[in-house]
This record gives sequence, structure tokens and C-alpha cells, in this order.
Amino acid sequence: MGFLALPEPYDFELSTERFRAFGFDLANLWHEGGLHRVVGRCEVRIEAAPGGVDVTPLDGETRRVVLHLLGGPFDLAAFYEWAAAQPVVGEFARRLAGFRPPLAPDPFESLVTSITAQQVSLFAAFAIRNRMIERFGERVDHAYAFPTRERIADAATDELVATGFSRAKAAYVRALACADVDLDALATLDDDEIRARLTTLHGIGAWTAEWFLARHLARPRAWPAGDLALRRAADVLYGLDMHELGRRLDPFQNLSAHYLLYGSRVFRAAA
DNA sequence: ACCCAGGCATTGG
DNA sequence: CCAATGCATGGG
Repeated sequence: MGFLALPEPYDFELSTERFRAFGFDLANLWHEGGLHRVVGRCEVRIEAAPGGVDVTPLDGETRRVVLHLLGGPFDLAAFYEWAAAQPVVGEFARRLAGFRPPLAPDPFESLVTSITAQQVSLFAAFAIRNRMIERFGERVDHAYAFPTRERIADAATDELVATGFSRAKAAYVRALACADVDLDALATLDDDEIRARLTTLHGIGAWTAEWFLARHLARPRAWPAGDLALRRAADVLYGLDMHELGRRLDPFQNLSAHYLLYGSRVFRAAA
């Protein structure tokens, strides 16, 4: 076991709520008060500790993956300083102090997860994604490794449909797996270049590309303007359209989006 | 039996 | 160039 520090303030329960809010998540499994995930060939358990988390077992690769998974790249201190003077998001920042949005550690996983969530409710998306993970991923102890790109490339479209994908989405996911594109290399590009490259792929539109910037690369200005839940929050909480709200939240659109979505989910009275 | 849910590509005007 | 349409599943 090893200790992994996260910048204060950090709240493990708030930060992992997403893995429990819509059912369970086989690849990021909440079990006996800790988060379980496969790193390499090994299951890792993450649990709360003062000033960070305890990770079992912990090596160099695990340190890197878990720090990313737990939203380490976000500059929460700068966000809180800015948000203090902001209506709505400032109040959510105070009430959710220590919430560090989780990030998808892997680009393929991030895109596939977003594709499952296109158009359908997140409860449906989680259910479909879990069935896909169970079928194509490798189980290690409690949790499953998210299916590899190679495994999905080898799968038949019908096998994906059998787990609940529409035929169109099954084709998108397989085409992505087979595409001649270096997903890791996208991290070296700027936001607009990433948007342009991703949206040339079949099944990846503006919404999916934006959540990739937000939930995989932690880009500060990522702003999923087409997101239905976020548009509702913009309307109910601010009475603004997404375009105008995005300008007002600059340059913290990404963290603002996460706090507004979490806040409108948790503080039902506020929405 | 409906209707809606954190989209997208395709088709038809 | 914009509107209409089909998609598969889970919850209300």
C-alpha cells in the first residue's frame, strides 16, 4: 500500500460519486467503501486517507493512472479563487468543496464511454457499458479492465448489438477501434485541432469531442454546449443560453460544467 | 402503453 | 442550409 497526496481541499466521497450515481461501474467499481480499478494486470484499491488516498498496491504506473483518474490535473485552487465572486457556480463550489471531477485515464475508453451515453439516459448508458465491459473486458478480482481497442476491433458488430448498442453505435465503436489514428497523440494538440480531428470520425460529433477534452484531457475551457443536462442547468440556474454562459464562465468552463451538473443533481431544491 | 433521456448521421425539402 | 427521422435501453 502507498499514499497518494492530492492538493487540498480533497473529498474522496464527493469526487467518486459519479461512479455510484447511475448504478455501478464495472471498470471503476465501488466496493466496501473503496474504488477498485484494474491497472495493468492488477486490481488496485483506492480508499480515502487524510490529504489524499491510500492505494493498494502502488507502483509508478499506478501512481500516474490513479492521479489522472482522480482528477489530479485540475487546478482546483485557481477555480475556487475565481468562483468565489461568481453567482451560482460560486455557491456550488463552496457546497461541493473538495470535489475533483474524475477523468478517464485512457482516450479510447473515454470516447467509447461517451458514445454509449449519446442520446440515452445515463442509467441506460451505464447498463449498456457494463454489459460491454463484462463481455469484452478482463476481470481481475472484483473489477474489470475496460475492453482494449484490439479486442473491440476483433469483435463482430452483432456482438456489440447483443450488449445493447444500437447498430449505428456498434458500428461507430468498431470503426473507432479500427481507425488509423493515434489517440494518445491527440493530447499534444490544442483544443480546436482535437475537435477537428475527432469530429471527422463517424459517430463522434461536437458533444463527444468536447467531453473528450473535458473528461480525458482536463482542458480548462472545454464546454459541451450541446449537452442536454447542462443546457437545462444553464436555463434554470442562470436563464442564459449555453453560448452566453460559456463566455461568462471563461476560462473555467470545464470545472464549472462539472460543478453545475453535480450541483443540479444533488441540490434538487436549487434546480 | 407510453414518454423522455448528458447525440449523431442520414435524408428530404 | 434547416427540419424531420430512426435508433435501443432504463426509469418514471
